[in-house]
Amino acid sequence: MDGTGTDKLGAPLPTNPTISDVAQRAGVSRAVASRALSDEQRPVSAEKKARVLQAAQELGFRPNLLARSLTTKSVNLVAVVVNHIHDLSDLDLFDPLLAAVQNTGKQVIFVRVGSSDRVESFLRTGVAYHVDAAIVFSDFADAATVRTLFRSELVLMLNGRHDPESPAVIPDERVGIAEAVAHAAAQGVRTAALVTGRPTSVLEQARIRLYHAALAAHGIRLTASLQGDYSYASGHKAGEELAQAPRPDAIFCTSDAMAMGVLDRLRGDFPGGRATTTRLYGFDNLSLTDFDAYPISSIGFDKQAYVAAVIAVLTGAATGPWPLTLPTRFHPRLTG
Amino acid sequence: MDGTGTDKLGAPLPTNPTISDVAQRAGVSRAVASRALSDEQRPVSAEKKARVLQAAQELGFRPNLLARSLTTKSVNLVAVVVNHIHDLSDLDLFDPLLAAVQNTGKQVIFVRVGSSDRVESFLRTGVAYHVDAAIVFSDFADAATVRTLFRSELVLMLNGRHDPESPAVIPDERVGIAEAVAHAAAQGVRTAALVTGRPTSVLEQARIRLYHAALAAHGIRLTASLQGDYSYASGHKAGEELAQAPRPDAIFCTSDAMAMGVLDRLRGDFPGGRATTTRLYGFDNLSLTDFDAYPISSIGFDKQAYVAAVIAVLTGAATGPWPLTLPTRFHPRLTG
DNA sequence: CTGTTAGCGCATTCAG
DNA sequence: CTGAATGCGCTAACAG
Repeated sequence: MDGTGTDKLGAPLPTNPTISDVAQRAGVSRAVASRALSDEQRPVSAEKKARVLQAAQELGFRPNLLARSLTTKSVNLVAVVVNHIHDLSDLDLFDPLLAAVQNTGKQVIFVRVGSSDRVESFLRTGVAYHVDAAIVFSDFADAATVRTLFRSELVLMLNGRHDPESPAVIPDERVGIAEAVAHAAAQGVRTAALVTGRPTSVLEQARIRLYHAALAAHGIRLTASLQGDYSYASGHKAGEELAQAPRPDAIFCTSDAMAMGVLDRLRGDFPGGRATTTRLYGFDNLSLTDFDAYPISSIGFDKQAYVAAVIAVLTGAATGPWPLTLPTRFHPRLTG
Repeated sequence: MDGTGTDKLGAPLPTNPTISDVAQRAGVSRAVASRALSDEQRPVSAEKKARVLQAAQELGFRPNLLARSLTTKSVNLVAVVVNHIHDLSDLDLFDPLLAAVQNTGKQVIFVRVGSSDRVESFLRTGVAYHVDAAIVFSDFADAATVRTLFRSELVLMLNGRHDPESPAVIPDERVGIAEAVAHAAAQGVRTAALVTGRPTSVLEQARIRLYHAALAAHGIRLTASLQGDYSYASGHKAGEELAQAPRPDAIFCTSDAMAMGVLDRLRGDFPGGRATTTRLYGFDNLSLTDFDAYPISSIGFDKQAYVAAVIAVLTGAATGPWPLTLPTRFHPRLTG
């Protein structure tokens, strides 16, 4: 107890008070102080509890939750594992997620995996691996591997690489895609191009299959299939290629950012954002599609519901069977 | 050591091996195991070190860095304190920051303060308060308060509310604003409107003063001053108001998002994004301004340099005097 | 170079 | 209801 400072009576005040300091000041044992300071109801006399609380207050005591975790086996920390956080869709998701997790009394440690090949390097700094739970957006590993990495029972897979044992939440994109394609068909669309993202993602693969099935069901012919990486730039590039050939009646993109790139490259087809010849469909239902310049018809799920589902898993309110699925709907805008 | 599983020889394998398990398996003491597993060079015989490393490998041992921190007093954790992460500018900043911090071998706890009045609620969950350092973007508190909250010596203030004691990095917006206003003046701009963000931020107040000074220096008359909250929606609203009155020659916004809102509302003035009568200037130099639809002239600093400065402070490479300042430059685009 | 001991801050036995 | 003792996983200080 390294004192720097004194209280009103001149007694030394430790700068980093521990529960021992509090106990001493309150004239009780450490155990009593611990019980008094506990969130739960523990046997302490009202009088001593008051003394302890006051002492803690005066000392500015803040329990070292890391030390506490040694005995309780719970750190009140959850890891959020992401590839990166620079997609436009991340803004709509991570902020409410962060708020919701913190509301449960836990804090979030953000683990950015980056390119999957560097995973090894961050394996060494193991702080994250003793968290209470891991929420995995990154598709760097499958459920079994992630479970091994995080010695936690609670590994929540959101990347589609779950197995029957692992809690998982995934959007059910069937309805949304079916609605979008049906909408296109109703507008007389007969040919379409598909602009996709990284093919290594299992979620993306499923999405592509759903598009193929829906297009086939409506007799829409797929004239081109271009691969991007979800980014605006890759959408712009896809638009460039599409501009070379006869335009399809509709362009479906598996991200809104790519649709924005396509839209900008093919502006002539969308005067004022409104579709004339070619119809444009995005994916994610970004809040950015409410901006006037990018009124892109899109497919998306309810972010609040998604976050709520994640929290439910985290708190044990949801118990499977896994995966939990979340309905995805079509949201028409000017381009489609 | 709760065994579930066996190794090749049938010996029980603990699921959550501690250093004791490793030591036992290697046939050495805990201290030797600890030294062998240490990152630094500690006295261990080569032979025993090899045995320990192999045992650790076989057991899948991962040190509990939280327990380690109890004695080393260093958790390898830094807290990043933000109001929220839903501004477009956040995407450009937090991802490289996260990557850079992790590169130093530390992990990041993201603390979202939200509206400042809820600070009390998250005060209780004290996990974050025993971190090695705190990087404070949120303007929820001044340097002295933050220092008290985080018992850390290392509180890096990025919100402008620093004091001489606290390490701080802030953009020097003087040059960028001067350049932008000079650019406008050179185009014959004589009247201007200013669209600002939250006036409670000291950085914002300084920014507004700089605009006033620069405008006055060039004899540009300020015809309107509107207050937004940095968001697209608030910019749209400001554009609405500006549409009611005779247009000023130029509109300066203290965020690109607001400029995007203004631009969309006043599209007629910017056919194809190019300025005709009114010139538009944003702030932040968002990567989004490289999208065709929002070619907004903007003011910003080098994000890489900013992150580098933050890391320099964190690692002790930068030692003051504080604050460190970062030059901000004007980046002309179609609107200005 | 090695092993033993002590202690980080805390919660939890277990006797009183 | 209380307090002394024990241990969580690990490393630092010490003696061999």
